[in-house]
Amino acid sequence: MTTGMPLLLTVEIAPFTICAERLAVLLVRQAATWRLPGGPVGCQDDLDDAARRHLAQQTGLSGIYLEQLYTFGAPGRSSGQRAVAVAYYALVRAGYSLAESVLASGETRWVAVDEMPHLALDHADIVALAQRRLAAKLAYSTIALQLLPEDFTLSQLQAVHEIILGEVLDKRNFRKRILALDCIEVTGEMARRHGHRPARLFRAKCPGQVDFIK
Amino acid sequence: MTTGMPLLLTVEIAPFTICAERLAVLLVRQAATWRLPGGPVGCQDDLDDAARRHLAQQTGLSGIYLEQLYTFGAPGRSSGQRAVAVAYYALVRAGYSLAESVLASGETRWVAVDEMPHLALDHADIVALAQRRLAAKLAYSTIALQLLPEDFTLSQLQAVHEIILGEVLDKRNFRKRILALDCIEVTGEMARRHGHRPARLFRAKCPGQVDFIK
DNA sequence: ACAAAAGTGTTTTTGTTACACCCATGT
DNA sequence: ACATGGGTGTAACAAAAACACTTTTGT
Repeated sequence: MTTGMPLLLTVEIAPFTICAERLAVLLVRQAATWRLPGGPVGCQDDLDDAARRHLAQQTGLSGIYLEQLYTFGAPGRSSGQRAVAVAYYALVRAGYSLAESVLASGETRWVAVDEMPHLALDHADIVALAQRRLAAKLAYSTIALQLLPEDFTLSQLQAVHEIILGEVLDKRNFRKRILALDCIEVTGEMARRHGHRPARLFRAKCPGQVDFIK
Repeated sequence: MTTGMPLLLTVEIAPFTICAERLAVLLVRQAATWRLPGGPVGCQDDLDDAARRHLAQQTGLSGIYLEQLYTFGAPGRSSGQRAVAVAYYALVRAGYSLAESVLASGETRWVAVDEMPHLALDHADIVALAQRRLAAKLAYSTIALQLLPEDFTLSQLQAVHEIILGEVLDKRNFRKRILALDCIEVTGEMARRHGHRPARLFRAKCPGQVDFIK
């Protein structure tokens, strides 16, 4: 085994949320270009910890779902020093408020995935890959619950699926399928939004946990 | 962005094959312990290229299916210098003959996954994760074809599935399902093994390519 | 009263599972 | 002739898809 080499290892995180009925990713501006939050992996950092640390420092996000995605290491991906990036994606519950201090600067903002500006390096590839992974996971896990607040309605959950999949789903079939999974339960509370019948609120039986199904 | 840091990046590859009706992984011996082939990522290497290079150098394997699996970076995973490993798995077609020079040394051998010795570092985790990924991929891709020679019988393909899944499958249902995928075709040739009716040989319509199905 | 979203079952279609016998060859 | 694996179809069942109307609230 040889000794160290001049190679930079970074983590880059694509944080997703549902915002204004669309899937959005959180970008930070650096100099003139937009990029994903992230940065170098410290010498004593676990990779996941490094990702959480940079995410918290650059965006204030913490305590959210985070999953390793893929490691990008093409020699040409960064100009200058050779950099290898361990890419992650993260899920932020709808309605999560970023700290004023973070948003006010204008250096950090949610951008709908179909309206993204040009991103630094290969960050657009990371977002595209994460989006595909997320869509695939809807079919065999309870991951969508990570994009909703603790209490939510079935219509909200259906909307999350529809937005990510980009197609409309049948309400009755959707509800039947979700309830059969036995991963959510009624709270007894009602969501009273205006102008129509109130909806029952549900919550995850195992919040914070993403289960595989079937 | 900071400059380089004393952090070692390696690739580690779990090469699988079907050997004597079992799933086996290729191990190399280093000092007193067995480990997966792999080694440091050079400064100009693409990650995939680094994996292929180490694999070729240490085992003689080349031109085989290779897929990135996961990146392992817990600070305690290596003693001494901090090392981050980009893990891969590779698939070697049954019957592939390793070069005499490689095998003769006794430093390199196929080991059934359920009879593995203690492995260096977290290499046992890599093998376990790769094995799960491989089993999962059988359900939604044509990946099993990468473990068979160019021409093969349906019984051989079924055996690959059964060995990886660890369960027996119904012959008629299996054949129906596989043929419905329309990813293999008859060659017209027959496999004449001894003592029974010859089997039709098939080959992949897109050899070397792993398609997603359904 | 009306607009707007919530809630609710049945039928049809599709895919999956279970299952047993004859065939072609080598010995 | 027998042993060995190769090859084949159908019926039962389960899962997924299609489909429309009533309910409850706010205005």
